[in-house]
Amino acid sequence: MAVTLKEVAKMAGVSRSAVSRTFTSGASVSEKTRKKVEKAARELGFRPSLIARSLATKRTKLIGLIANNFQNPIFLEVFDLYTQALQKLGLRPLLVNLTNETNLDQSIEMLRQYNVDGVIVATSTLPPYFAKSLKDAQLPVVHVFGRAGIGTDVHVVGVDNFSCGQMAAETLYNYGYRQLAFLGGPETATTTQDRAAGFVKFLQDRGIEPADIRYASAYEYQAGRTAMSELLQAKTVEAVFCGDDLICMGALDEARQSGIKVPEELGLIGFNDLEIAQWSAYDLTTIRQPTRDIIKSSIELIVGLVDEPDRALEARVFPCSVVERGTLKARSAAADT
Amino acid sequence: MAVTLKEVAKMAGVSRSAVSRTFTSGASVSEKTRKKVEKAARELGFRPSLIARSLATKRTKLIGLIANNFQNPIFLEVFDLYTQALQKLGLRPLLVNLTNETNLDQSIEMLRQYNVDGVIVATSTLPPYFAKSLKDAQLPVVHVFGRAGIGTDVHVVGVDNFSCGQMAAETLYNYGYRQLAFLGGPETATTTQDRAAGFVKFLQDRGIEPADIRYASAYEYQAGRTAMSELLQAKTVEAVFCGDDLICMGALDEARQSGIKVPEELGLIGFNDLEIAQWSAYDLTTIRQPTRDIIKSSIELIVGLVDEPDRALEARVFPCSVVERGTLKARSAAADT
DNA sequence: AGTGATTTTGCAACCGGTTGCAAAATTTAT
DNA sequence: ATAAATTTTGCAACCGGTTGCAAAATCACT
Repeated sequence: MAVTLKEVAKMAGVSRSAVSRTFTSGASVSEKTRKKVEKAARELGFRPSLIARSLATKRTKLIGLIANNFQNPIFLEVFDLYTQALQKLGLRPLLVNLTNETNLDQSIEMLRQYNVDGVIVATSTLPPYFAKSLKDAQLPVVHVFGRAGIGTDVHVVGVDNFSCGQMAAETLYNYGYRQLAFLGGPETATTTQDRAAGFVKFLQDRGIEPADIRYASAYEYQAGRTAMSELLQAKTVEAVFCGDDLICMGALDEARQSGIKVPEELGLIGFNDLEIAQWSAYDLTTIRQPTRDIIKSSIELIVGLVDEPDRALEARVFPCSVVERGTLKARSAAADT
Repeated sequence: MAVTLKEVAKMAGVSRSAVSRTFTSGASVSEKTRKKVEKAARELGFRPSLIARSLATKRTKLIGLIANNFQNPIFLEVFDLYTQALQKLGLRPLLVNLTNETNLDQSIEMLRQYNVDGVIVATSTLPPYFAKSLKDAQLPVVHVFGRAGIGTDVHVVGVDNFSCGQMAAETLYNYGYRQLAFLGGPETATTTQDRAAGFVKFLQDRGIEPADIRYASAYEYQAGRTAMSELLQAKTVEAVFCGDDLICMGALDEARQSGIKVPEELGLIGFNDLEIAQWSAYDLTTIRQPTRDIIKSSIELIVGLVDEPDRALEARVFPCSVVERGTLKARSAAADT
């Protein structure tokens, strides 16, 4: 069916090894045989089988890409960046959907069976069992968008969510808001916990108690709406830091439908800077993480780990920034410093 | 490193074939040896290498999943459904990003080298060159969301975009709108062409000339805004059929910012029923395609094709439906029939 | 127990590449 | 021209499974 080494070798009048060598970078072949082989290969339409090569070299050029959130558009961007960047390096992403925990074992099994060279986990929280299994399988792992901290046993590339929380609080504070609430994603997510902690810390350092700390059931629009609705009934606040833009948009729509004007009567700041955030219907002030840089770095890291699995554990932390748009407004009673 | 057949065989005191057979469904092994082998395998933590198996069986269980649009959230849903459904069948998606045409050849190369069992192309338009290359490589191909029609040489699963265009026109017509415009995606996309044609046909059958036919430069929000802005300057229309929800949301925001009230002064109908379409800031009336069914069917088809590559060419067409929300309003001068 | 039919088993070749090693060919130095 | 050093080449084993085939084992039946 497909053209193999042997046929090319026969046609070029050389040994199989010679053919193999012309297609392996760094192998020694004379210019003369290389030419012959390339000619034969071209005429026969030969392409070396990656499967066979993988078997022999024990490298598959496959990178497992694990995600468990297919609701948030940010992941579409993530997939876009990963596929493109990996492609450029001659690598391929093997996409694993970890939405149902039921297939967790099955997924790990698969990753091992396919002999992926490395695994990139793009979930806000890394299930410990998952981490352990990958460790046991001796697979290089990079947790992207994860929590960098002590006690972790995988490499992490992401942002410091604690600082992000502080940054959000600081932004609101500088605008003059004083009655502040945090409206995060699920409380179990370490990202949420860290953002909340940073947010609270900043305020308490200034002697302010947060007016409300609340968690949406998911990083989703509807969850944001529901949580916001509850928040509005329970407390009166001047501004809310939402742990994700989707939640923030839900909160914004909920506020609007309750007749609350944003930013006149309520300030909102989101997280992630989704593309939608800049749509004029929302025009969200938000905190953005440098997704592109994070992903680029995570790929460099995983590629490095493939060749050097025992590298020292590393946490690569990138800075976030505030994107100012239309959901915050300076308070008349603004105080500075 | 990893545990292999040989070691399990040794431990269980049987031949390698016996071990292989216990892990191959449909092979004949006695209950006794199966037990022995399974015990040994369990103790050693053996998992058969899919790479080696692929080499021998010439089946990789890898399905190429080709996409070229990582801007539209609909594809996140598509990826979600595909990964889950494929996983359930023990298959894996190998995601290929065809955004830059530059790497088209490279991508095909990859698909062939990885020996994917089949390819699912999820792009609105199938580049002919791409189709031909896959054909040449003898790879089973299913074009999902593609155009079902004569002259195609690949299997297609999707909707009848011509009917969808008619359906959109009919919906607007029944609401009493008479000055109608079409605002599609790029004119080169066959989906756009078909929707436009259906739209125009319905109107002309009733003696109505469409007020405007216009194409956004991409299936994106900003493109929608820009195109809508131009449309508003050029014509006065009562309602617009947008070839995609993203475009429709751009159009809606553009109209609003121009001080035009929707639906009071302008009717809008979109396409795709993105999750965002139901957000209260948009509340789009739109046409939805049964994505879930389409994807399910496309997987069944590709799986069938793997075993039976010469199946008769098939087009599976699913019906669309109108999702009524808030961007259309019955005209006072409504005429029926 | 003996015969034939059926199932289970191991051997060995194969899938399509890679690679260490020694022989052959080429280059360089004398 | 010859010897030494260097490069290129082919052989053969290997990566970790599968599978056709014939021998061995088991089963069914007189």
